[in-house]
Amino acid sequence: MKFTKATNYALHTMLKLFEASPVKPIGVQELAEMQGVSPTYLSKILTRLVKTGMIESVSGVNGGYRLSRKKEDMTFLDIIHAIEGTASLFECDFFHGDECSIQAVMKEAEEKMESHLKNTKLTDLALKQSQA
Amino acid sequence: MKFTKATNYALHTMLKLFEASPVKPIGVQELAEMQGVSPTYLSKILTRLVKTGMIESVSGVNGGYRLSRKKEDMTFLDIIHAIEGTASLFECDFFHGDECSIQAVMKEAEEKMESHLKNTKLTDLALKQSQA
DNA sequence: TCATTCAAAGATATCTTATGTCTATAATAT
DNA sequence: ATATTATAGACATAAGATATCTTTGAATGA
Ligand code: SF4
Ligand code: SF4
Repeated sequence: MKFTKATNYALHTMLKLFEASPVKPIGVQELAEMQGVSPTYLSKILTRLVKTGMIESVSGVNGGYRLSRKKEDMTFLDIIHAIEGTASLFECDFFHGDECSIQAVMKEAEEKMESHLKNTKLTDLALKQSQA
Repeated sequence: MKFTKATNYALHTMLKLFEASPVKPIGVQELAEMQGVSPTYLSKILTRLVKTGMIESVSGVNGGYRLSRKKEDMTFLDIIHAIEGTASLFECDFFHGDECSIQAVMKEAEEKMESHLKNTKLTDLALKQSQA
């Protein structure tokens, strides 16, 4: 029960892209070096972000990744869901009726976490850093 | 990023023990059958609950497990921590200074979830079921 | 005392997931 | 054309989850 390293990579990359130029893409080479991870692996992770429309990829010379221009309001939850999937943290093999109270408690707890992640956007983070 | 099955087993066992007699222990055989899991494996899980003092084990004939009498206020978080450990869900290989905003957001989110799990006790759950 | 019934603990096995690497392919700028 | 870059898929390795088996030790009750 831990967040994946892939999520960590995704978050750091997103923050970097957010702070960088919105037009000139950054190569995966640079992004990977920054985080001490192999470019091919990071690329694999970023592809998932591309598929969910959070970032854009540019092939060819001077290519790389940049934020998707359409979405200014990307939340932590968006990023995490793109990497970890959207399945519930507490899945039962069998579902034993509607009024299962154990499941109810667990899902409520999960929702508390998700709610906070949904309410925190990359923008908030950048703001926080400029204050410090 | 999912809760372990062991956590599921632990929660169900705790609820069962909570509803059962506080003196007469229930054998792991019965508890395991109830959940469709092997007795030896469940035993291994329950041992962790014993070590944290949440339940008591009784060896010998008519032995088994029963709730610890000392703790009437066991929370979901207690149980989960006993099984999954208490480490943060978002661990970085290296810690990059105090004012890391990414980590701050993640830990805050985690705390929201933990807070809810800490505020929900087995008692609450039993109450809920008697109402239904 | 002694056999029976249990949990505890350790060694081992299997399966799944995470974490990558390698190679081939497609797209793009110069 | 050629160099550069992302994409995709196959493959490899390591770690963790999920057990099983066997031995040990504790408690009971006959
Ligand atoms: S938590 Fe509820 S639905 Fe899930 S296995 Fe337990 S009883 Fe069934
Ligand atoms: S989240 Fe913060 S502490 Fe963790 S790796 Fe990133 S910068 Fe470092």
